Amino acid sequence: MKRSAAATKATILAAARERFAADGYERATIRAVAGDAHIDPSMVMRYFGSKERLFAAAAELDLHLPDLSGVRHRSVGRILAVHFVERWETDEALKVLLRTAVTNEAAAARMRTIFASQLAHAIGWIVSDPAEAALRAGLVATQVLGMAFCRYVLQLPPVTAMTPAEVIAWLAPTLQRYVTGSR
Amino acid sequence: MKRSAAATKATILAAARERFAADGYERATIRAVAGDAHIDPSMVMRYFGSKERLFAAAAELDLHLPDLSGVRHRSVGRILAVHFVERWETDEALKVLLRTAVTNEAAAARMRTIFASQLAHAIGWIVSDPAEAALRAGLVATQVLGMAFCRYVLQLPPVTAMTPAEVIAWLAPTLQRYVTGSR
DNA sequence: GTCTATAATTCGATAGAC
DNA sequence: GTCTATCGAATTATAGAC
Repeated sequence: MKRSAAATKATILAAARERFAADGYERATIRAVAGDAHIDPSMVMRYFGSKERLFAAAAELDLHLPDLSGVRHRSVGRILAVHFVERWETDEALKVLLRTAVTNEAAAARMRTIFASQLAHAIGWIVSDPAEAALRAGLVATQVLGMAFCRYVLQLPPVTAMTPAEVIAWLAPTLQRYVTGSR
Repeated sequence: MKRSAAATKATILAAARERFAADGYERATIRAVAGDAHIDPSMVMRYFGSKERLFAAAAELDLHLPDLSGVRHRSVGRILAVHFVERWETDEALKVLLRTAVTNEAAAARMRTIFASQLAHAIGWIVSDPAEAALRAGLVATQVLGMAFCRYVLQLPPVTAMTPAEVIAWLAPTLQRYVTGSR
């Protein structure tokens, strides 16, 4: 059966995202990805060239952070909490990066860039000093990534049992303090 | 050159801890561990039987949480922050588990047990209801593990630049609220 | 576009000499 | 206790027929 190149590529990419998110870089084999996509392993190589480039394509990511200019400073914590919980629940690429950043340097580098630039830039609307904004962004990252780690990777029972609304309620004050609290 | 069995075993174990902590379970090969320890790969097998059992030995862990009975409730956040920062800086096994829990189910299971039982038990002195204590322990885990992840694994520049004292100062209020704050 | 076959590595594990 | 040699399995990657 013949299919279009674009459709095949998209199918492979979707399967790769799930595999990388579920198993991490090392355990996610090209054979497994191909199996999930009901496609021959050699097709993966044909379209992406190497496992490394397949991963790069699967881990493409933009945080799509909301515009924080103009929002009330005291609302920032909740806005960020709502945004991140929503992102984590829907975006597979975020989980891919979280899993793979542990063993794959390219993934770690990308995650550093994302949180250092995108998040610090967004917070820059609230905190004017760049160095200070970078620090605040780093603190936000520790809580946001820690929640994601415990909820999606480690799957700690008390944490997975929480509803998205509960997660937001607990996280919002923490993020608020990290962005606007005194040091 | 001949050495004692105990010394050889200890040398291998030290090398294994570093390798597992640096590379995670899959990428840390027995050959690499042996190389670090300046020892033949077959010796690793001789002493530990398999890679899985070598890992189990390297990831042995006890949080050694302080006794929280009798402490002032409002001091709990700082006590926990001080304790964890100290642990992270010295205990290699913690980093081993953090790195490997992502791809190795045995490591993830052990980490779940540690945080669910040891941490929830310690918090039980502050929060009487067991289910409530488990939830609070889970929240503490999200922040503590998130900080460790950003500082030691991801190595986010603004986070690694913080001194231990600064980390404690930022974490203490968060942990305090997670343990004793209203929901 | 799809598949078969296979090359080239790498790794965990075993056997056995010394 | 230490090492050499090697097996067997799994994986990435390539060559090429159809």
